[in-house]
Order: sequence, then C-alpha cells, then structure tokens
Amino acid sequence: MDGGGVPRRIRADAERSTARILEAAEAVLADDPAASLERIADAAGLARVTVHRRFSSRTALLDALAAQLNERYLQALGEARVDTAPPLVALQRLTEIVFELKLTHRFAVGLFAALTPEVLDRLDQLFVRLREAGAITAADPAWGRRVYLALLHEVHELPADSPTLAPSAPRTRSRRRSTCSCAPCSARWAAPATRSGRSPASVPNR
Amino acid sequence: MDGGGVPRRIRADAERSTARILEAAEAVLADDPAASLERIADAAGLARVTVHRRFSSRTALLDALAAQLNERYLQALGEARVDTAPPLVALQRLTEIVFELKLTHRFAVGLFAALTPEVLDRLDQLFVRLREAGAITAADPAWGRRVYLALLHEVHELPADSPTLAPSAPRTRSRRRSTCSCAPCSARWAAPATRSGRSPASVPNR
DNA sequence: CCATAGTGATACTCAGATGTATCAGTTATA
DNA sequence: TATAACTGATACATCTGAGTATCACTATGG
Repeated sequence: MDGGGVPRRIRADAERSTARILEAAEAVLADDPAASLERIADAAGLARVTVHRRFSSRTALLDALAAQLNERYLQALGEARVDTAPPLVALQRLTEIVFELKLTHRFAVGLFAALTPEVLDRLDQLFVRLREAGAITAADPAWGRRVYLALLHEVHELPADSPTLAPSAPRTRSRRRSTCSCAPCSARWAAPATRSGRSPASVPNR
Repeated sequence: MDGGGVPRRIRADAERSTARILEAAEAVLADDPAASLERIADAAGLARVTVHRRFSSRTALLDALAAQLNERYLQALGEARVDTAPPLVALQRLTEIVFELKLTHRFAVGLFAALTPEVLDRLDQLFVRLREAGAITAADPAWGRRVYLALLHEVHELPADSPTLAPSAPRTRSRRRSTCSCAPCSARWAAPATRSGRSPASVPNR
C-alpha cells in the first residue's frame, strides 16, 4: 500500500505548517470543540485551503490530534520510567507530566477513546505494580487508572483561585470561552450548523 | 414581564408532547450531543415543526434539559434529607439517587454549568457537615463535591462487565453510539455542519 | 358539540461549514 | 538558478440544519 509513486518530498516549511495547524487546532478546539476549520486556520495564521491541503478532512485533523496526544503520553511514560522505577516514584513523575498534558492538550484529552490500548495498558501496568507494592488496594488496575485520571482532571478543572491548591505551575485557566459560563449560554451545546451560539465543554459540572 | 396577554391555556395534550420531547432529547443527545432537532423529533414520535413550536430554539430546549436536571437534583437533595439527616446517611441516600440521575440524564449531566448555584451550594453544605462530623478531611467542601461527582461519574462510565462492580441496579450501558467507539470514528467530534460523521462524548478516556 | 389549541405535511429562506478547483505568486532546496 | 513544492486568493458546488409560514386535519375540554 505504499505504491511506488513519486516520492513527493515534503518541504520543511510544510511540516511547520502542519505543526502550526495542530497547535492552533488544539487551542481553538479546547475553547470550542465545534469550531470551524476556518477559525483554526485563522489561529494558525494560514488560509483555510491550506488546512485542507495538510489534512484531507476535519476527521483527519482530529485523528492527528489524538495521535499526537498518544505520542506525548508514551513519551511521558518513558520519561517517568513507569516500567522500572519504584511504582510510587513513577506515579509522581507521571503525575507531573500528565498534569501538564491536560493543560496543553485540553481538547484531545477530551476525545472519546483518544488513548490507544497501548497507552492504557502501560498505565494499567503501573497500577498493577502499585498494588503489588501495597501502595493501593484496588483490585482492578483499570479502575485505578480511571480514578487517577479522573482526579487529575478535576484538579486541572479547578478554578484558579481555589483555596485547596496552590499550584507552582502557571495556571492559564481560560475557563473555556468566557462568554459561555452561564447555563443558558453554555447550553448552546454543539449546535450542529447554524448561526446560533456554539461552544460546549467536555467535562463540566456534572 | 408577564404582560397581561391572552391566557392561552395549554392543553394537557401539549404538555405530554413537551415531556416526550425532553425525554427523547435526553436519550438522543446522550448518544450524540450534536444530533439535529429532526432526530430528536423522530425519537419523540413527533414532527420537527412541533419541536420548534414547543421550544423556540435549540438553545431553549437544552436550557429546559438543564432545568429539568436541576429540579431532579433538588428533589434528590430533599429525598435524601441532606440538611437534617446524619451526613453519612445523607451521603449514601444521595449517592443512590445521583447515580440514577447520571444514568437517566447522561446528556444534561454533561452540560457545562448545568447545575445551578443553589444545587451546588446545597451539595457543598453536605460536605461541610461531613467534615464537621469528621467523616472527611478535605478543607474545601467544593473540592469534596467535585471529587464525589467525578468518582460517581467514573463508576457510571465503567463497562458493564467490570470485575470491580457487581451492581444490583440494571445497567443499560449503551456505550454511546456503538459505531463510534474506535478512535478515528469518535474523533469525528461534533463536525459543525457537514455530511461527515458526527458524535462526540462528554467524558471519555482522558 | 363546538371553539380552539395542537399537530403533521410541505415548502420555503437563510446561514454556515466542508470540500474542490484553479491560478498566480512565493519559497525552499538540489 | 531552476525545478518543484508550498501558499493565498477566489470562486464554486453541495450539504445540512435552524427557523418560519401556511393549510388542512385532529383532538381536547368547556
């Protein structure tokens, strides 16, 4: 399936465009998952047509975002040496990195089934080791992983002025789109295709 | 602002329609938050025009869903006697009800800022009482509330065959839209207005 | 039973988004 | 420098959904 077609070398400057698009997409979509490709292109400082050239479809772009997140996760798992370091040490290292990931990949992080089985498995393995070490008691490692990620998520959703946390890291809490914190406003959940408001939120009040 | 307009009595008939629409909307939107009003109307067994007659706009419909959720929450808080019962007892009662709410109001539950300050305050008060009773140590009741809801949410997101839970309640886990569990498929996140796939998810893998 | 509220069917308008095509100009790189 | 890749601008075609209006029909409830 590689076909012996023409190599069609990719210019360095095109790769930069791709990177800028991905970056802009993450930023814009984190703020409004229903944002149009045009807004993403604007944020990237490129024309909409260029986005279409780099990504055959909107879906392809979103897939790329998910793939990027998984790469970062694998990188984080490697850096934290989750397979070899003492589990509690690994957990702390991982936490710092994942926390950062949740800030920088707010959109991708909210994608359904964003994480590949490989990433999930490696996370689960850490919880297996935590259990073996007696650090946790939960029988099911997947459950441990879910709770872990859920709690991290809640922390990262906390308002900046929360008395509970006094984070050292810079917290650029843009609180989604500022115009849409109110119930009626935010309720304009992903209005499929109209002039009416848009903007949703992945993990809200509940 | 009530204007002395014509009373325009509302027929019982119409109220039933409204209820059916809300019910259908919750079901359809839980499966696909970007679903069109047409699909909702279909699910309700009504014409799309009727939906527009009952709710002036899509936004109005979503607002109604949020309002309904808040009503249910207030009702739950009342039934659990969170203000008077021993806090741990209240917590358990509340948990059962909220757990049910998360199943029956999967969409509204995912709306950003769905819960009114009133509901949040009353929930927080319970955590204040829990702390006073020594049941928990968290300083910030809002944080307790968030963790509580987040964990409940994770439980309700667990796959039906999880070894961790052996729930007594019937668990109709439709796993969102069955066609869209895979990454590429689910990545078709709220494509604003095209023939390409749709369907997102409010609280996914992370 | 009858005035009236409610409904479905149909046909619109309007806006926004995706995706394609073309072409002229610009930039990287061998 | 010259080829090929990349880009922006522009113009389209197409689709989908929201929202409105009209009219004939049905069901409610006093």
